[in-house]
Amino acid sequence: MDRRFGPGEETGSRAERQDDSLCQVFAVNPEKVARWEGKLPSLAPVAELFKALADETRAKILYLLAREEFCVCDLAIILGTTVSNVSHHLRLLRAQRLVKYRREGKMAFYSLDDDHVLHLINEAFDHIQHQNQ
Amino acid sequence: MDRRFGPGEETGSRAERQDDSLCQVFAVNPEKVARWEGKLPSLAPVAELFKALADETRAKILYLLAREEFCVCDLAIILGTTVSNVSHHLRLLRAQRLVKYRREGKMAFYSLDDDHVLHLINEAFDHIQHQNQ
DNA sequence: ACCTCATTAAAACGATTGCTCAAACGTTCT
DNA sequence: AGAACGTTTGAGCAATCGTTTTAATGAGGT
Repeated sequence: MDRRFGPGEETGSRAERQDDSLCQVFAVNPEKVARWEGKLPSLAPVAELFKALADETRAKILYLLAREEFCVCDLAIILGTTVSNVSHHLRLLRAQRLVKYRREGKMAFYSLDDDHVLHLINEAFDHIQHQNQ
Repeated sequence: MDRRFGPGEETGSRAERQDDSLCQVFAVNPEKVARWEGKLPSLAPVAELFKALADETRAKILYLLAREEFCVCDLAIILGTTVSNVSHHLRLLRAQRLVKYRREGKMAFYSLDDDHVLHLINEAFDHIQHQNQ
């Protein structure tokens, strides 16, 4: 149903309409569209990385881990939630290589994996400050 | 400084247990916990900003708008989705002050609001490249 | 006044997310 | 061996999100 571009490469913009397509299928600025269509890189990994940062609990975890290392239990207390919940979030952050952990006996001490995250959070802060003035 | 609390030195930690609460209520490293408890800044705005970036469609929109301005219709074609969908996402991005728009007759041309976003996306790219090596 | 079309808003649906509960796992004791 | 403890995992549920559908707004053109 929703056929993207017309069959014949839409020389003029919406001049040649056919069958039952909607008007919005035709470009307003065809050459600009043609320049980009199909040339977009996959931004899925970027989106997934941001998804890992897009939660206040996880943001707080990263904020804390940026300063010292913590075990799961202490994170749960500071954040006022359950150990299970923290562990779930840590798993997600681990999957995105944002945090790493070190085992010592039965305990697991988490810390930031690298400093990229810090930059990201700081830039986010900058943006928010900039938008509140 | 970084004293690794050995197993024997839980002076104040779970000593003060009352009734029959769960073990997870008591800190493993109480002084570290006390140092942070209640002192965490609200990271909700940060999380919300990242939420706006945490979607591939929106990431692509920002990627495109970082290079030239587009009207809603053309964005929809390039992204292979509907105008309504794009408009929906643009509204969200607008709420986070990530994009701005300019009306010209009946059309609306969108562009990035500032360069913070660009930095954020670029840093995200860096992190992903760094993690794939 | 009409009509057309780009854009926005509203409602409704399926998919995903965050949290809690309960159980399982691995380690360190007795 | 057993128990105790920190951590991890999976199921279930409510809430949120992304998308589509449909209707509404608003700005030209005739």
